[in-house]
Amino acid sequence: MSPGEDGLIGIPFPEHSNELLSHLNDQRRTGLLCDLTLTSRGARYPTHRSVMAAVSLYFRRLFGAEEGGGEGGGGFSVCQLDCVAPDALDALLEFAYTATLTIPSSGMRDVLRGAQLLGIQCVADACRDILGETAEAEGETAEEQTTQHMAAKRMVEVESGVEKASRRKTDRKKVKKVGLHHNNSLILNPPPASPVSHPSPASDSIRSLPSTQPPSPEQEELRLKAGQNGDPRSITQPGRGAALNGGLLHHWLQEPLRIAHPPPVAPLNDKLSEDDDMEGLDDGMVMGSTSIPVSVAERGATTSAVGGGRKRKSQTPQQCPVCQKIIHGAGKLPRHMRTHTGEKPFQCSACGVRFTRNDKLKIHMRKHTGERPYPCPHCPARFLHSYDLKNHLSLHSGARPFECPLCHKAFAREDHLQRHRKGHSCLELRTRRPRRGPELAEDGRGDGSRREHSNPLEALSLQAHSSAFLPHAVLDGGSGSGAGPPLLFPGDVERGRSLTLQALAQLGPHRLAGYPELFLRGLELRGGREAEGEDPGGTHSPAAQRDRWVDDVEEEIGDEEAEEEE
DNA sequence: CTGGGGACGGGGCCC
DNA sequence: TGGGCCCCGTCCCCA
Repeated sequence: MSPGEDGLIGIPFPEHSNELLSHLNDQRRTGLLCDLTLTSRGARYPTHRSVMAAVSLYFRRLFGAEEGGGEGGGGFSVCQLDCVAPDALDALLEFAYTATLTIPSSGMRDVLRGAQLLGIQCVADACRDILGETAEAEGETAEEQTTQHMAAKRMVEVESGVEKASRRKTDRKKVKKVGLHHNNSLILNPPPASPVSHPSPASDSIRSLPSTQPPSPEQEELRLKAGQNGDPRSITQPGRGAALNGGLLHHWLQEPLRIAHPPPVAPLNDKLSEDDDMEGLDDGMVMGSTSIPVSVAERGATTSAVGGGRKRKSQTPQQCPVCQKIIHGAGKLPRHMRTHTGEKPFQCSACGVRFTRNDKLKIHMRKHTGERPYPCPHCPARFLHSYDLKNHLSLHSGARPFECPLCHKAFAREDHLQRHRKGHSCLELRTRRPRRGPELAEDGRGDGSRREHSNPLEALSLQAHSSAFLPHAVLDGGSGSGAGPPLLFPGDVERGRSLTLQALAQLGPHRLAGYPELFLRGLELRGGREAEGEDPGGTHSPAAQRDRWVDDVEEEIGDEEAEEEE
């Protein structure tokens, strides 16, 4: 390390990427951890969504919009790619996992088409270069070649910048040299600076981030122009069998919002249709999952681009090329990237502790300077952070706005409530009633007067917990009416609820332990960050959430108890 | 298990 | 667009 770099050590592991790829390829061959199956005309290719998203612009877009894509609940999906020939798809997959493209020269055209359709730019470039020498022999017109080449070249220049484009030029020359026919097959090593290359965790990669991001609105405009100036179908191969299916994929290249996905996914499709009316969906590409193929950032970007002449929006939201997360705020992406690279450029001169952010270092320095800028007005306590003071003030006020919906224990801090809920203590017995509504708390029936259960107390507990975990749609049949539900839940609406309650009761409390988060999310009782914007300090406040929940549960229990007394 | 302090990462606002 | 500053939510650790 150089003395001027503050002791920052960077230890390269040049073999890491190769080993990583090798292991992934092993996993693919054995089907291990494969969460995506590509099919082409009957052939099936198990693969990994993350790899495909990393290598293919198409899949990047297809999966990019999934909120928290990683937690997609093991969203196993099948992607039918009949528009890509099986051999070509196999070759492209091999390339994705080995960085080497091995194809018979006779299949070059199919691979080129596949690479174009799936947005694997470097492979398309390489194939085009090879075919460029034999294009006329293949029957492709010079005009088509020019159109493709120019469009691709512009995309390359926009995506990777002039520097990368020039690097690719030199690499293309290498490809031409390497691209010798061996036993009627070709082995291509694509240029390392291609958009497919994974970002290295070096700071340089941060500066070159745009190259790994989905196309910007300008790029979309270029694509649109490329389609408008010439025949949009010019990229396709007229007369070829795959042209029909490929047509919509090219459509995707030009108008990303129209990526085919299953029509029944109503809410998000509706959202899409607001932006861009959905046209006929492609039969050649069917996703088995409910993936929405346009990321948030892209949606904003594309709408501005597709709008045609509309001034493009600020590009403040940026997508992290590593975790695909959308980072809001100008200049925040480099800060976020340090969470991936582990880079901690800000070092405390007093104790040597390093931080990823300057503002954190400044706060840390207060420990050394003794500065505690947040004094408590009620006691001599002083704090390093404003939020520490805020927490502390709740002690003085005695406010415990965060109440457990199950055992009604109240906490001063939300994280303590969450910690409490993650434990199982509140799932044992419901011994407390809500703090609100003393008449209910003292109703004397909480001691287990359920006659129809062998273990009445447990049954009551389960009822309460089950009610707490049930979404509104099940609880009130979607009607939201306060009509007192009869004990045995007669009627169609109540039948589903009864069955659900029975099922939950059979699960037992311990089996329910993992569900509160899920169902409470369904109840929208948890005021997440996403709710803040819509409802600042309003009905999503902890107190409001608690009250709403209490209303729900009390209504449930009250109704049932009233029926019981009859 | 709970209370409290501290660290960390993200977003908003401003320059 | 980048960076500073601040606030917030969340997580971890310790008593």
